[in-house]
Amino acid sequence: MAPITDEQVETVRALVASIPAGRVSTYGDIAAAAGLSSPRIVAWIMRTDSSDLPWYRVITASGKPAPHLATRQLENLRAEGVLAKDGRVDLRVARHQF
DNA sequence: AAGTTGACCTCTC
DNA sequence: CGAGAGGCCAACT
Repeated sequence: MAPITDEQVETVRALVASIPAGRVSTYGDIAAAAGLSSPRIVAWIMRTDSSDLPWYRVITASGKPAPHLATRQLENLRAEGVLAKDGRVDLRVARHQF
């Protein structure tokens, strides 16, 4: 196995931190941008290594975050100006491109 | 030490 | 367009 280096995790954090307000990103994109082999690692990072970073700006490819957090995330995103339709964020406009 | 879990993504039926 | 299965990596029990 290839243990994830701090650099990878740090890159993920940097990417999330560099996401401007009113914009979101998907796990897959972050994982790819961080150079991770699998998007699951990004999800794992949020679960285990929760930081002060705005994880709520990170959503799934479906345009919706986790079920339990979805309500909170969408509310926060809506407050930042993200246009969410029926609980779904418009990735075509809100998706932050690196 | 092995098996299960976790906030996933993509392909196929 | 909706549902199901597979694959991926690491941490936790």
